[in-house]
Amino acid sequence: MIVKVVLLRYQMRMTDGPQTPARIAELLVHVGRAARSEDTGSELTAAQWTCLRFLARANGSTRTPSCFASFQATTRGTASQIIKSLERMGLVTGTRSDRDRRSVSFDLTDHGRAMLMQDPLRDLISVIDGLGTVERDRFLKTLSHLASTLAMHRDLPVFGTCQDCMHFAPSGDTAYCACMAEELAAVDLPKLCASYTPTRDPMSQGDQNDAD
Amino acid sequence: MIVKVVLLRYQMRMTDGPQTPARIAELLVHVGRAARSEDTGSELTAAQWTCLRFLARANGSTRTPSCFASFQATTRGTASQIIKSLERMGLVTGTRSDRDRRSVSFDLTDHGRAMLMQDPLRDLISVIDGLGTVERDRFLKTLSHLASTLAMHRDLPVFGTCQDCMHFAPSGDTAYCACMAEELAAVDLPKLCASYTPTRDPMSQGDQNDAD
DNA sequence: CCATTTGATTTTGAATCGATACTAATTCCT
DNA sequence: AGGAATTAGTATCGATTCAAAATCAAATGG
Repeated sequence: MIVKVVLLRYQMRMTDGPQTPARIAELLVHVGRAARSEDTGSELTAAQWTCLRFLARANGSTRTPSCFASFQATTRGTASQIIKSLERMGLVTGTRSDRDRRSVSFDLTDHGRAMLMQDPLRDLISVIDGLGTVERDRFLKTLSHLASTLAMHRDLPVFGTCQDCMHFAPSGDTAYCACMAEELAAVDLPKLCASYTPTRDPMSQGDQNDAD
Repeated sequence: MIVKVVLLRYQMRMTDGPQTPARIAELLVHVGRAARSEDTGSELTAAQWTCLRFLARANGSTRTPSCFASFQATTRGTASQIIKSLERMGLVTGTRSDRDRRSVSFDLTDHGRAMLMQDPLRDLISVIDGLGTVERDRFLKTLSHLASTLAMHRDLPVFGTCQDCMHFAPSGDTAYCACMAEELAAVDLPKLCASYTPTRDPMSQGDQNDAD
């Protein structure tokens, strides 16, 4: 029996007391949890979806089991299993790196890209897409602040994009990554990189100013 | 090996293209996931923490296995197991309802309340607490909009507080719930209720106006 | 050249969660 | 009132998933 009701409002009018932050936090994890689950027969598990998304968004040297493990804050063994399950389904294929013969980089197949079109996160994405640009930017700013501060507290690794990285040096058409010591393809610029290093201190005023 | 880096910024400067909503959604689930995990020896599992929080926040007739099941979008059997595990640890105690001898309402023990003080969500809560009130209110507004819209798409049940419910009728010192047909204790007003029904249409301008 | 570190994988075990079935209490219907 | 149908809760079983530990291969460093 599913009670179909509509508006969720975790109390916002009367009490502005100290439990409001707790409500916000609970609501955040609730939404995060709800967004990943799927009512109509799930094709993949939550971990598999997350892995598929990660492999789609990370650059060449980051699409590895190890990097996914640290991204998910799990063990390499578990990461390896998840990736292998995706490989068995024909959603990703691995190729060994020439630079380091141990490491394997996984790419999405056409089948994998097609599967990503049915990502259960699609619902949440479309709702976010419906927000106004101002509201969306504000939301992203606050959310990324929460993410970075929380990651700092927990000593969690952080993945950012090459174009925001300290090692990033644009050079004409392509760009150079001082960390990997190699040229970056244009397609990799907006992708996640494990060796990402922020350009500024997170707690500085940088987060507060650049949208005004 | 944990890479301790600090600022997470899922690309916000250059590309304002259509993949930004996707990044926001991913970041949201990422934060939700990170907030629940615990680095230093976890005492409870994520599901148990969620259950403990739920039982702490829900009103008398809502602190039941069935209600928690629909809150978590899981089966009653699983909900029953989770609650029972908490009961074994002495964190909650159940009492049968007089009104309906089948239903059991679970309350937190002192031990349970003490445990809640170590909720891994505490880190996220403290970060949210550090936000300015304006930013926090805006964030909550957007987040609850996302939650309600998503719940509507997915036909998920929604839990709201008595004081925001359509059945709510304040009467002097106490209040009356037209749905349960009984008086509400003051302590229950800000609590979650399974029979919550919104007073207004979610898509109306109500969400946009009352904070200006 | 050998020790150490790192990347990936396999195996094993524990634990969680869901499906199913069952009991007890309530409600509805004739 | 009596009986069917529904609902709350629980128990059992099985599949699945994830983490811990061990292993192998490649790279790094002294």
